[in-house]
Amino acid sequence: MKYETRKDEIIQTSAILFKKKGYSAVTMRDIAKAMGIKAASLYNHINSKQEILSEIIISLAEQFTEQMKIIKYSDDSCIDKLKQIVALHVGITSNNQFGMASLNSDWMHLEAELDYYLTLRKNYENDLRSIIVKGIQEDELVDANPEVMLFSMLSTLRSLYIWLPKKEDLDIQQFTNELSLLLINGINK
Amino acid sequence: MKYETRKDEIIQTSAILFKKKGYSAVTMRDIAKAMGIKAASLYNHINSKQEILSEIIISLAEQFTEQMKIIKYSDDSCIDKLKQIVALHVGITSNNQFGMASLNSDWMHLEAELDYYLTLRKNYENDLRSIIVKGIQEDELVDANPEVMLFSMLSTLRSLYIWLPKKEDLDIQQFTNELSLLLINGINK
DNA sequence: ATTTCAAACTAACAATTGTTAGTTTAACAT
DNA sequence: ATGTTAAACTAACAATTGTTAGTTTGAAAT
Repeated sequence: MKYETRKDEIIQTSAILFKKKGYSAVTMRDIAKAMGIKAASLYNHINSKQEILSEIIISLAEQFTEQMKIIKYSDDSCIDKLKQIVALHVGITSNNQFGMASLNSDWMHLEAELDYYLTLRKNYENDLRSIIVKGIQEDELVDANPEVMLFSMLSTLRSLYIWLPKKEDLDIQQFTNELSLLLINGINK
Repeated sequence: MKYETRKDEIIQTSAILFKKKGYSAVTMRDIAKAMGIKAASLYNHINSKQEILSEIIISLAEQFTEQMKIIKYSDDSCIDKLKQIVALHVGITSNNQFGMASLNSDWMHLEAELDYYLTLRKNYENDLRSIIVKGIQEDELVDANPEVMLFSMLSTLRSLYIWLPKKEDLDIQQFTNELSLLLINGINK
């Protein structure tokens, strides 16, 4: 079976539509049509349009939070931690290309869970910042502005959902390595 | 005077709202309220909601196209061209923080001008790719996957609109240099 | 004083929105 | 056969959407 439950099917179908046009531009009738049913029938499985968005975003945000916890408490070097973070983003994104679009573009349409999401995101950024700052202190990383490093790295990782799908025939493991090397060593010869 | 024309004021006000909630979630009444007038009054100055979005996005896309033309036909080194492209993005973004949000997130809601926009974007990407490939050929850049370099660099540059506004007290010139160095040399010591 | 005109207004429209209520269908267990 | 249940349906709702038509305002030009 492709989906665990009918609700799960609704969520995944919605994520596909949300990626194309954004949460606000997708109607319940759009979602229903994509599933071959009527809009009212969706409400046998979900409570609101909002709930669909929350399920997509929060479950992904929690996956990142969970994995970050493991990485930050490991005793690997900072460079190794950063490599693991690259792998984390590539991994989650390649398995959730559509959901990641909502996470990145439609989080502001969360309502009840907006504060929770923002907290998770803030904590994640702080954890990544700490790893970078420690890397500079311990002479693993170049002594540049950590905010710029944080911004550049996160921008690339957060945009993966746009690019990974375009490179269908991609070896994920190899791509992860290439991207890690690039972020760490730059493009200069 | 802060605005050239009333139409210009509508466009810039709309861009602020579009950045917060996205094009689809902003209503003509929202825009009108932000200007202290009624929704119907907007139509004395603009023809449709669509038109507002087009004006925001297309003018920016054309600025990028125009400047890229100058850069690509110069006889600077590839590294220098890439530095100029970083400066181009930082420059346009710092002057158009709100419009850049629409360019990056709401281009799919263009209708009549969608094809034109996609052509401009494709050409821009191709120009940047050519610079990178030439840089590799001429041993200026490391011999890595040019697609990954293109993706990483563009992701960072396209996300500037999210980050620049958070660093209000930022020296633009210095930031441009830091970012160039980072993208070129990486974070490794 | 009168005319002109940009730019606001009120009122309304047809379509679309998320959602609810109540009903039907059809597969399964008793 | 009967009852149960998940999951679909039809019909409708109140609110909101972008937009239009026609009118009023008020300052500048004549």
